[in-house]
Amino acid sequence: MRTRDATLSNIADVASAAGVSTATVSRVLNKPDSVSVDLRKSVDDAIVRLGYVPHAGARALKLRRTGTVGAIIPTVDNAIFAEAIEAFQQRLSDTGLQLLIATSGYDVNKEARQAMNLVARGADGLALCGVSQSPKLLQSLRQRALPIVHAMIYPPPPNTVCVGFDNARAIAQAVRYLLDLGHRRIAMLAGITRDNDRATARVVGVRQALKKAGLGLPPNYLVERKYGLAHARDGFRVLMAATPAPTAILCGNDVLAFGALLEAQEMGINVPKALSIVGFDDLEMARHIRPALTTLHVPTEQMWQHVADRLIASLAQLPVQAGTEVEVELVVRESTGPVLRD
Amino acid sequence: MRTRDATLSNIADVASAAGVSTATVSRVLNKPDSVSVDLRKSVDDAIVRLGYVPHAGARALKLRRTGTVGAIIPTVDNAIFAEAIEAFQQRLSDTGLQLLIATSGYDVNKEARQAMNLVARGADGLALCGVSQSPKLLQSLRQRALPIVHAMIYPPPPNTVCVGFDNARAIAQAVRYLLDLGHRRIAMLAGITRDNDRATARVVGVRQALKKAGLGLPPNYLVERKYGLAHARDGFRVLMAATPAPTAILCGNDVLAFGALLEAQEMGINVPKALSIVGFDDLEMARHIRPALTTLHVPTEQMWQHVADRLIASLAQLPVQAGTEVEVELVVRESTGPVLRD
DNA sequence: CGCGGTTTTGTAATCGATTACATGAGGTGA
DNA sequence: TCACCTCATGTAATCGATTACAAAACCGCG
Repeated sequence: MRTRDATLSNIADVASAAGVSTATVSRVLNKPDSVSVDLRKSVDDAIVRLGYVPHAGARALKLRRTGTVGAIIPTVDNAIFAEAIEAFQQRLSDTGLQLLIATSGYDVNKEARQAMNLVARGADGLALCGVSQSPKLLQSLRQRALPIVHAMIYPPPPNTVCVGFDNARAIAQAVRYLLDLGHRRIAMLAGITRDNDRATARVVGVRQALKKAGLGLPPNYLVERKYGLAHARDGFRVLMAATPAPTAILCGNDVLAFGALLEAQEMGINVPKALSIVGFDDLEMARHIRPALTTLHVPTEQMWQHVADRLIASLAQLPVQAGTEVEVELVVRESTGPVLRD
Repeated sequence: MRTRDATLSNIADVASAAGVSTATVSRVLNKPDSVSVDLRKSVDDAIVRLGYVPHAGARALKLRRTGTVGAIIPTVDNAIFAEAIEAFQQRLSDTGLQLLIATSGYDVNKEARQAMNLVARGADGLALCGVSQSPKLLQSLRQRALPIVHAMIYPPPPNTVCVGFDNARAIAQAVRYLLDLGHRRIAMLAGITRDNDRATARVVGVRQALKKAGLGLPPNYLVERKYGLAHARDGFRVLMAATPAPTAILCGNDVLAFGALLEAQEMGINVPKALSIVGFDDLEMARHIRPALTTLHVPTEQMWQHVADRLIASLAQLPVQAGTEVEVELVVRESTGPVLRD
């Protein structure tokens, strides 16, 4: 019986197969120009013949770096993060960096565990969402002087590198827009705010903007729901059961808005005539669904490219500015309109 | 200026801080019961004090395994794979395994590179989508005797472990259903078939089922489009421009079907009265969109749990059956109906 | 107190790749 | 021909964690 190990070859095997030293094999792999053409050829042959693949662990051990960066996102099961990963990975791979992804499930403790896991695996840098990580984690990371970039948030707290936008200010645009349309009964279908500074800031932003107009966000005008169409529809029904019913609903993200839109359709509520709905994120579906969703456009691709660029710069020991702001703009489509006079 | 390395501690640092040998530290980490209570305590203290994190690369080097499995998916920017990853990762983490994800962008060469990358990083096993990998890659993997499970496909080719379903047979159900409703002008909006055995099998399945009914799939009744609503709408318009126009359209996946549904709405085509549309995957949106989408339900979560289970079994050197089939069922909703007599 | 047995702890070799340094081959000019 | 320089190649130490084996500590009992 052949054992598994019997089929694995290392650099010494390649070296003896090619009749050279391990140093030469290593050089062929890492700086081919420093090896004569014929030796290089026979080494390359041996590599192919033996199916040699360098052991990344051994390499990491010697080099003290891995060419890998980690990203911790809440979940991949959410279009906005899927887009994010795609853009982030793309940009990293342009520089020959590999991405390790881990998910936190919106749980700070799991986030901390996963982050340390990536660190143990040798991530040379880390991208995190928001800044509400566990203090212990942040301290550990600081202790190791590991390059960190926080995405989706701005402005940065002290000693922190952030790429993102001010969630409160962003959503305030939407509130002002609704106020200008004459809406006064404005409710919010928020994402879960616990352990999530972005969702929290969006609620705060709505509250502040309403307050400036002399309005409030009473408890029956605020509902939190998990990401997902069924949850969103449920939350929407709860909000619409308030008396008086709202004439406009701000949603913490586009998926909640889609659910609201679909449930409104089901309940025979005319959007935008009887009710205005605003989303946040501007997913692809937003411009395709009917009525097309008025929403806050987040430049996800651009933002995550910046995150990648900041990390790449940190890894190269270049100075990195603490904050990079990207612009979030209101995109008015068909799901919002003037308030109906009753 | 403090250097980065100065802050990193290794097992020897912990050992001397705790006044024990490195062996004892290692034992505290790996089999705590074999160490006396007081030593264990002082080692744990030292670990916390120094912020020690074991070097996974060094560990992998010695142990010749990493507790990591890799998955290569075409893209994460596609709800079906997002769900897949979520389920897969969940099941793996129950066994203490970590998931490494890489994406191929539906390109066999990139897939091969990414796979070898994961192998180099020490993946103990690999999950791949479909069986149309590059022969070179499959040979390399076989040479290393690395546990591999192919997902989303069935039956398995020789010497291959698969978990999935027969794509051709699955979609044939939908064809028969449309035929039973009286449809004869049946078209297909397929995903890109190049390098994608699942997409290809779905087209083949449609063709075969139509042939059995004495029908064909003429060139102007078959359009391939990339994943994405805009692409889907475009493909839909092309299909509907055929003369005579189809009375039913089978879509290679749900996103294509959503695009078709939305474009039909835009064009004022009544679904299902004037046109029936069928999807494939049964994404969450399928049951929420109006008209709700008739589609083939794929038990993604269950399938990927099986993939994880097969891999876990392989890693434990247990015998693994070559094939595991999951059931794909037609879910009839509102987007299909009897053909309109004209 | 000392013997045999059990449990806890330490010593040192090992995994695979990299690279500083040593060595050797080849070329050039006097 | 020899001294010297350059460039290609080899030798061997190193990174950090694990573990076989050795050594030591401890226990109970005669």
